[in-house]
Amino acid sequence: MATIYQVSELAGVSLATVSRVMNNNARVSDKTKQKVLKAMAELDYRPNAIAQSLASNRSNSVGVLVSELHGPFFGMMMSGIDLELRNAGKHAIFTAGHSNETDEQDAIEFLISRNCDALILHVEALSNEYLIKLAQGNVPLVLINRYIDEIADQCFYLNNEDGGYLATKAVLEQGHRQIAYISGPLWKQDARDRLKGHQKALAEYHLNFADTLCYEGAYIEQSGLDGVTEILKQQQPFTALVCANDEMASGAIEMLREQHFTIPQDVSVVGFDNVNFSRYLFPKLTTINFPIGEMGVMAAHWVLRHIYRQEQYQINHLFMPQLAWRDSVTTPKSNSR
Amino acid sequence: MATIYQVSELAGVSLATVSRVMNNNARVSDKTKQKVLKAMAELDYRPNAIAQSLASNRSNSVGVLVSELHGPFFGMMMSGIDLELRNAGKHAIFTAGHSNETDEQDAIEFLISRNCDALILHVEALSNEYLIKLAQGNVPLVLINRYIDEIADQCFYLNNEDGGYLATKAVLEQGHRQIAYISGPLWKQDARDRLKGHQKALAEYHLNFADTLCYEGAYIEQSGLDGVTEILKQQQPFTALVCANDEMASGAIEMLREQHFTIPQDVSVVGFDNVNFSRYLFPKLTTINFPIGEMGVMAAHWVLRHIYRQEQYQINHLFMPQLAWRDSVTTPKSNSR
DNA sequence: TTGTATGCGTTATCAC
DNA sequence: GTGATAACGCATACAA
Repeated sequence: MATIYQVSELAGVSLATVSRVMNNNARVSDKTKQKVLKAMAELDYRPNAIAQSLASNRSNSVGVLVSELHGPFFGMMMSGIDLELRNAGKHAIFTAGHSNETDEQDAIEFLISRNCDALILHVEALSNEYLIKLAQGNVPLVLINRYIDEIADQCFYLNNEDGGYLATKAVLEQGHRQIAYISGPLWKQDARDRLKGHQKALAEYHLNFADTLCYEGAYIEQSGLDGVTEILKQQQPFTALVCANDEMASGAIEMLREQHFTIPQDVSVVGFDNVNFSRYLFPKLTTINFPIGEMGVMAAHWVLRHIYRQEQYQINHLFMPQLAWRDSVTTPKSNSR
Repeated sequence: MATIYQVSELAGVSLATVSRVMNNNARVSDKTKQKVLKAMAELDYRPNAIAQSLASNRSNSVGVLVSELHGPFFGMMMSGIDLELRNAGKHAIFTAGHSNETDEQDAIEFLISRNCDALILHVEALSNEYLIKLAQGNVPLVLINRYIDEIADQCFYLNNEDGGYLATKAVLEQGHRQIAYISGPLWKQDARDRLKGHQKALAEYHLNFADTLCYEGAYIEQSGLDGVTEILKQQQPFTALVCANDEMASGAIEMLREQHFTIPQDVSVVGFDNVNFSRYLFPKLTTINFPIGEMGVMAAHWVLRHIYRQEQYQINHLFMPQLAWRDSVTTPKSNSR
């Protein structure tokens, strides 16, 4: 692999000059510029990004932490970030935090040790305190799907309460009045917010929230199966089921079908997130769209604007959920119009 | 950020000694070692991976190229690689090639410029010649889902012909004799191999392969819809449909249902790949398992063994497809036993 | 066992 | 406009 030194030798100029034409930041006469470019081409020269980074203290790369490298959710996020950064001549370095504190912390340290110019983090386990302290350090960061008051300008988040509200309202408007709910784990803020939105929608229709029609799951498919089983045990009839994410909705549909309910004729089902597979479900799942890809794009824009000084990007922090109408919701039998 | 120099100062030793305790490769007296460790802790010292890489010409990171950062297929691959490397104290750097030559080449150059110790590539557009030439360069590489004779020892691949054979045999064994096939794009080797396996299975049952029952798709869902439409036009009856991947199978099921066929009673359907969503389909899709996660793991093992000299790993290059029995296949009506 | 000195491939600050 | 030369933070051959 050719170095800048060999290029300078072949071109008959100094290191500094070669560096100048590479970075195109200082004035170089057209003649020497051509000589250098020719030498670079001849030697098939590629700058060593590591050395550049060490010398300039900038790496042109931004570190990204997601919970998992697989899964439709993070896939969209990574793709969005990658696309935007690449278009701007920057690069993303992805790591996984696996929703646990140790891995998340390790991943962040790795990213920092690689001289990332900025960090885009989707963290679940790390505390607010840790993140606030980190944000005060040398490396700029933004948070996706998390809101921390102290660093609000670096947060990108969804209005989960609105989402929960929209989901439940969708079935209310179809005439449903007996509505079951499978929640996410309530230690998570987004699960609490979604539930709150659900309750708000019920209240608007003067309906009471019934504990017997609510199950706290873990955002995994099995919770859908368990939730339906548990709720059915209560012997309290319901014509619609709202789930706090699509995985649980999928499990719920499976169990409902097993119990000889037809979807949506016997029970309407709504999910949340609009992950990739939701349109493969049968019936195609009505759900709430979580614009995670756009949030990734926006986080990338923030970095481009604030770190790489590309002022053309407009930033907004709050994202709105939207209902994705598909086939898993209809009017209740007893109340069809 | 503290440097090795400040640590050496605080500990009252030389740079070299600090470096030694970090790398744990030369003998250091326990006493000085403790002093150094204490100083490191006190300064909250983190080694600068960039500087390490420049000085040692090793980065402890391996570059990974996938076609897309999203999608269930590559997600599993990335996760597998990440897990194995992380366990060994190495790291993966992921980039996307988007199935086109320019992006794939750019991505590879990026990875090389980052001093990756090795490359794990899932390429689609780059030519054999390019890859062979690349393999002769300084940075070791392995190929996933591709076989090139000249560098066979660096290739990890599935027996696609066997897979195609298994898929078709599955319906043959159920008694089907009129079998339609939706192929992948035949310029791709794997699509050709899968078709070949299909034909082999037919031949074993003394059945002729009929062009009228075969459609060449593009490995996308729409091809499933189009394929079914096209084949139905031929007015040639069939009781089973084998698709060269799951996306197309999903599209096919959708169109079949739209045309009032019940799956699997009227038409049995088989997919290929066993991507994540195949078990969310209704009915749950019978398909051929493509062990992409394991292939990623194996590629990581190859790198660990050959580049990082961890001899404990056993390597094998050829992966066998397996039938994943689910609900989309049954015996044909006309021939139920 | 420990320290000194040099180099890794750049960038950047000086001079000229 | 161009060329020396000193960083950047660390690894390592060689001395001691």
